[in-house]
Order: sequence, then structure tokens, then C-alpha cells
Amino acid sequence: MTDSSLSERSGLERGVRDRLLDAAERLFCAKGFHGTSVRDLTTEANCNVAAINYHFGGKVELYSEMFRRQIKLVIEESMAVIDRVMSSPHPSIEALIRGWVTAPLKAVELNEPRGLVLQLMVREVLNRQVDPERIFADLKEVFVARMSEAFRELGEGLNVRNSQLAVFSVDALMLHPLLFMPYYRSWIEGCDSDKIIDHVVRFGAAAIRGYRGNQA
Amino acid sequence: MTDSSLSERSGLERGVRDRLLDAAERLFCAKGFHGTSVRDLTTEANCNVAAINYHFGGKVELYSEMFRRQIKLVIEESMAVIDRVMSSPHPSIEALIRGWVTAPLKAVELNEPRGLVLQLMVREVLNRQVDPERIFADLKEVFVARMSEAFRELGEGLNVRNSQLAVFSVDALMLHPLLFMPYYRSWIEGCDSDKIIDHVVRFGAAAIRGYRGNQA
DNA sequence: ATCCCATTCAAACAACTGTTTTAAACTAGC
DNA sequence: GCTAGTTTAAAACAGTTGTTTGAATGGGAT
Repeated sequence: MTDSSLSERSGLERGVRDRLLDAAERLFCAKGFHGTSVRDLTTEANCNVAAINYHFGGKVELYSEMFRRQIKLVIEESMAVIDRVMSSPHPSIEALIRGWVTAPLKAVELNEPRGLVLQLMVREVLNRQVDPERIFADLKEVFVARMSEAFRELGEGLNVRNSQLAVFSVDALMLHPLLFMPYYRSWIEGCDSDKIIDHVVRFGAAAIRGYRGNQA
Repeated sequence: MTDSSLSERSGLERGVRDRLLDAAERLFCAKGFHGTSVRDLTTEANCNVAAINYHFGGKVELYSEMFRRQIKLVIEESMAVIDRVMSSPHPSIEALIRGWVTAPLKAVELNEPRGLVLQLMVREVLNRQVDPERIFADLKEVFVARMSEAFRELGEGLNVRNSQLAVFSVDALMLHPLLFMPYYRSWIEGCDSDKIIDHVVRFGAAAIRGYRGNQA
């Protein structure tokens, strides 16, 4: 009984290339680029060290490939949320923010990849392992453009720049607990992810409403 | 003419230990912990590789030492700002937030250590190179406690938990442009650090005022 | 001058890094 | 069954990592 026959029967085991991408997702998110060696990756993926260079060309290429795949998923999910909220009968700033931040914050609390990859995105911006422009181009053209447009529709009176700044700031409100969740939980009494989400929604919505009134 | 006599005359040259701490500040902030080798550090400090182990015991101990020193400075500055604003004739939420965020955001725009070390703090939380509790203990006990207290004084009606969450959220509003300043500048037309600071002040103050009204 | 202690130095240390090599195993096509 | 092409394997590659060694300095105190 060879390995391949066993893997075909189980129906779960995937090829070496996919196993490496899965291992990369887990390990890079947990320990970062420099903290993860190619031997960590290949033992996690149950394959030979040479497989990384054979299938991807090198460690950084594997990293970029995994990163690109994840970013694409994040953007798709986010766009779906915006469309869903904006096409609902009574769209509101609160519903929009809640739809945006709930999934990532819930995910990071459960240590799921959906939240961890956002942490890695921040780390990546600081480490500059790959060219940021190539990775974040879609984020700018697609997500920020669409979300700031939605903000202008819901919070009337916002000009373009202020709506873009508002998108960045709500991103800030979400990213902060996403990065520092343990500190929220231990420093603030009785603080769980539900309370944080409610806070972000109310804090962000109040800011956008109040902000609109006194802009230049 | 020996090295020591030369250094004494110049009055600027400091001991190897201090030169290593300076080099650590520059290089760790620029390239992170893993991205900086002990040989990078010692050549920058103009000393032998063994000096790190002799004076600090190892690379991580040098890192911790530099980090501790910088955190202390950050906390002291922040506390001074709070005291200055709160003892002024007409303290306001706007003045408090502006005093808090101006220095770091200006510093990061000029690539000064005052701002870079805050970037490194975020990176450190993600990399977990040193024990976070030991480093951030003062931040919790001193800074968050005092700032949330000031928020409660200025924004009457905030309870303890909401004022603490507000401190975290304003920190979020500051940290986000501090990490992503280049993206603010290139994605948002006509966006400089002054406009960002004004935005954070108005956005944060509007949130706290509006937030207060509808809390449970 | 002699001793002592702190400091600095070049050199070597073992362990680990990402990548390459070369041969073996496998899978299809004929 | 043979062969061509893709995939895997063990081993070695050259380079870097953080740390240690042991000898060589330096300046005071006795």
C-alpha cells in the first residue's frame, strides 16, 4: 500500500504543493516569516525540504503565494458584506460597521486563520518581506473605494477625503482589538469579543455622525 | 593618543555599552529583531562581537534593555502631556487627544526614534520576543489608568469600562496612521500629517461625545 | 614594578539558515 | 516492458547565526 493509494482513498490528503500552502498559512501566521524555517514548513507538510524550491522556487515565493491567496479571500468576503448591507431594506452605518468587523474579531478570538492572516498583514507591512504595493493594490482600488462610497451614501455630508479617512479610522478601530485582544481581555474587566464589537460599532458610528457636522 | 583620551576630549563619544544601546535603537527599529544580527549591531557601534555578550549577556537581553528604556520615556512623556492639559484653564477632549497623538505622528513622519519605537512595540506584540507582561505592565497601571480617568472627567457620563475602551480606541486611531502613514499619503489625495492629526482629534472627540449619550 | 580587575580583541565554536545536487521513485504514453 | 517526464528523497552545499574561548590590552591601587 503506497502513500498515494492511501491518500486517494482518504480523499482528504492533498498534493505536496497544497500541503505546503496549508503549512505556510499556519506557521507563517503563528511565527512570522523569519521565525519559520523551511524545515519547519516541510516537516509540518510531511515532505522533503527540496519540495519548497521545486514547487515554488524558494521560501519567499511560497510566502507570497500563500499571502496573495489569503488577501484575495479577505477582499471577497468584505465586498460581499458591503453589498449585502447596502442592498438591505434599511442600511445604516451601524450595520455596515458591524458586518465589517464581526467576522475578523470573532475569528481572532478563536485563533482561526481568517483573523490571524490580518495580524500577519500588519506584521508584513512592518517587515516589508514582499513588495507591499503588489499585495495591497486591490485593497485600495476595490475595498477602500467601495467602502468610502458607502460611507458617503449613509452619512450624508461627508466629502471624499473625509470618507476615506473614516474608512481608515474604522479599520483602526477593528485592527486594534484584533492585534491586542489579550490586553483588552485582561486589562478591562468583563471584556469579551461581543462587548468589543458593540463598542467598535457604537464608537465608530458616533464618530462619523458627529464628525460630519463640524467638517470644514 | 589612545581611544579613551580621544573620546574624553570630544565629549561626544560614549562607552561601548551606551553605543550598543544606541545602535540597538536604530537597527532594531529599522529592521526588527530577527532582521538585525549581532554583527550588524557591533559594526554600527564600532566594537567587537563579544561586547554584546559581555555587557548584556546576549542579543535578547540587549533588545529588552533598549526596549525597557524606550517604553519608560514614552510613558513619561505621555503622563506629562495629560498633566499639562488637565491642569490648563480649559481642558477639553480635543486638547487631550491632540496632545497625545501629535508628537508620535510628527515623529514617525520624520523617521525619528520617538515614533519608530512605537512601531516596534506593535511588532514586538506580534513577534513575542520578550515577555509582554513585564514590558507593558507600566502602560496598564500608569497610562491607561490615568488617561481613562481624564476621559471620565471631561466626558461626563462615561463609566469605567467605556472610558477604558475609549482609551484603547483613541490609541487605535493614533496607531493606525503611525503604522500606515505611507498608505495614507499615497491613497488619500492631499493627505499630510497635519490633516491626519486634525482628523484623529475630531473623529475621536466626536466618538466620545456621541458615544456617551447612548450607552446602556 | 607588580598585581588585579575590567575591558577588548581575533578566532573559532556548534548550530542553523535557504538552496542545490544527484540519484531514486513514480506515472503516464506507446 | 520500455521509455520520457514529473515528482520525491537523502545528502551535502556555502553562508550566516548567536555565543564562547583565551589571549592581549588598559589603567589604578598596593
